Amino acid sequence: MGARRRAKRGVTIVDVAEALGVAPSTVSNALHDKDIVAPRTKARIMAMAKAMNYEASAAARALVTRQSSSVGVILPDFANPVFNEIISGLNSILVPAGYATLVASTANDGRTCKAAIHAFVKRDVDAIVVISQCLDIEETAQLAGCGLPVVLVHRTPADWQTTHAPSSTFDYVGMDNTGGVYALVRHLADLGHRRIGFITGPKQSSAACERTRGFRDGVAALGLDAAPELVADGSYDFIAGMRGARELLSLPQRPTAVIAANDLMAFGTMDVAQQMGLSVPKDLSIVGVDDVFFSAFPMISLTTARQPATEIGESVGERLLERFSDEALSPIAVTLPVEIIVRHSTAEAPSRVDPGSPLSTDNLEAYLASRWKPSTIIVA
Amino acid sequence: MGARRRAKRGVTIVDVAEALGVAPSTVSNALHDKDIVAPRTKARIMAMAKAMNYEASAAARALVTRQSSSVGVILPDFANPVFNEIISGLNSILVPAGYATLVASTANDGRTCKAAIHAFVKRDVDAIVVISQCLDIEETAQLAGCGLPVVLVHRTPADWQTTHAPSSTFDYVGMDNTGGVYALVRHLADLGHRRIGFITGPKQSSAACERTRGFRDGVAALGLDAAPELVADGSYDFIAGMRGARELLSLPQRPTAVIAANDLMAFGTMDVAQQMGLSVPKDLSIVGVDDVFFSAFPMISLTTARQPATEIGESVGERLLERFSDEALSPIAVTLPVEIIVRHSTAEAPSRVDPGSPLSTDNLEAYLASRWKPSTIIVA
DNA sequence: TTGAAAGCGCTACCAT
DNA sequence: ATGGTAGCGCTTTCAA
Repeated sequence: MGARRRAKRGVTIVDVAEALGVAPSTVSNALHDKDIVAPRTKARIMAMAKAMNYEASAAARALVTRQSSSVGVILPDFANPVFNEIISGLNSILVPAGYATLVASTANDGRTCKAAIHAFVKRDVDAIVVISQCLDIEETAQLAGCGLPVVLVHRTPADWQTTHAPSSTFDYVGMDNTGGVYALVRHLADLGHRRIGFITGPKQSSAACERTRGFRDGVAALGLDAAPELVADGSYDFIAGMRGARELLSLPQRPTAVIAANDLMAFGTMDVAQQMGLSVPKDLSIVGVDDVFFSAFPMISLTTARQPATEIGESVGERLLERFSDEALSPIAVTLPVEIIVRHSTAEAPSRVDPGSPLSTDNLEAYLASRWKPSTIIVA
Repeated sequence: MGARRRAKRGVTIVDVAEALGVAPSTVSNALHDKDIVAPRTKARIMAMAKAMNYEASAAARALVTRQSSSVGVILPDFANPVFNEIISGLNSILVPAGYATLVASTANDGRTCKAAIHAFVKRDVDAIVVISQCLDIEETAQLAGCGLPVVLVHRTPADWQTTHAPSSTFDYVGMDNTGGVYALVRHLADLGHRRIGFITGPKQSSAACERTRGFRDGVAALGLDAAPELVADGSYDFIAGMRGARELLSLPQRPTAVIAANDLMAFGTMDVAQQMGLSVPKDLSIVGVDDVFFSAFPMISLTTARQPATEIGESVGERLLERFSDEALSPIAVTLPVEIIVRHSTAEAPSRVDPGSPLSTDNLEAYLASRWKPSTIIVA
């Protein structure tokens, strides 16, 4: 029960007009740099506006134009640092153009996702950017129904999955997952590896499927060992990496290299290798995809295919700006190239394959409990 | 140029009113759950609004109320994952209350910061949250001048630095930096460490200063070795951690434990220890502050004082909601407790102090170049 | 080239 | 308890 009202009477366009004895519409036109305003008048108006410290009210403008100069970004969660990079790239384009970014997390939950879309539409965002591992049919329909420009990041719409061609009304920006992993396979093949293991990402993710395809394509094209047991199912997190690595490295004839569909799983693989007494990269080469911050750390020094996150954000921003100036544009798909960053987790294939010591703990959960969990928490 | 206009004629409050034969103001009142509306009328209106799929226009409401139901968050940069956690916590409170979050990064630049504040004010944000290592006088004044509620995170206003008491008009939410590091010192002292090194954060950061104070207080209170050479200057990044660690571990009588003012520097310390052939935690105990995601990784397993990032965000959100319902509230300072997460980077002090092998490279830059940089970049 | 006026959709005030 | 109505600050016809 308090004083809610905000005084904050700002300088309005009418104030500027009166100060100059001109009409508000003329001021509006001048501010928008319309050519119909006489250069002299325009100059006077601009000067006065600056002098009076005039700030256009975003709300008033939005009310009449039905455009809020803002875009909504939907993230699956706030935990993954890569999303920051994407937003950073996006903002670097959008902010100078006068747009603001609204963010919401779906917390990987469909209901929350729909609520977020709702909230954005209500706020008249000019576009919605969805960075998501998965987007179900219903959510897609809702997005399509709101009639706003939509850009999908890292996620091809469901109807592309088979045709691999844009048939939806959404723009798409992503990275060359297939080509990136393919290049990783070639890098390892060049080092003499013939038997390479792969840990996949979650199957619902189109990007993860592309990465798996890159692996299969590479193995086939380069004539490497294509035994089915060399592909282990994963899900993009550290523990899945450990599980996959245990599976792969316990094989009777273990691979000399492992490609994880993302860096986090590569870290899990490193941990398992260490537990088995396998030296990386001497005994085992390990690579990932994404190039998260920690991959560059000397203790890790992971060879990986870099996700061009900032560039993805920039690309989304640029596409949006294009779309804002011409709504009739037909949807496009942008696939950004990836680079292979070679660090110290890859080396020539060993001449003799050391099987490594069998894992001390058979029970992964118990193992994790001892390795992962803190032993104590002290409340300061 | 292209077709800019958006059709999207939505259902308005007047539409709902006409459909029911009531006045728009009554609909408005009903929607706001005002008590003056008769329960039956209210029910009819709610039902019709839902049936017609009515969505209030945020812009129109903002125009008349001068409140946008949105808050602006200013981050120093998008790189640090901890900010995501804070925003996540903030959103978890604000979004259910009908608020949206606008984010902007200052890219650690004063001009950009001011521009961001500007853009937020123009958009009639209801409050500004500043998460920043440093905020100069000018920026502070600008913030104060815009007459909006401001919450400072992790940064006490300049005028608190000496008095250590809230005299500014800003709310503050942070963590118990001093107490956290103090607890870390005690943890190490309990393990028998008497000679502990400390790598500081940047001096402009009030939080970093508090961490240093926690170290000095702990050392003094527990009667540990307070030699001045045990404190090395750092700046919160990995390389600063390496520099500080080289300094500390090259001391004629090296410390048996190192506290880094944040986890990143602790990682740098780990790397240097490894290079010197020092085993962690057998020969050297290492601790950090923050508990970033990677600190929990088995390969790292860093003992650290956890930054309660999510809780900080929630606390900011709750404070904001309080302030929105009562503007007259006097500013408060919230200091959240920290927990010490004990992992595997700390152990009992060694009975005999192994000096470790001297560092192979005297030139830090060359050393970093070999350790940090990728050897090759392949364009896929 | 400039001005006058009509709203955008909502809330808030005052009258009923 | 409900209805009428006047704006919020801007853009956008249309007239001058």
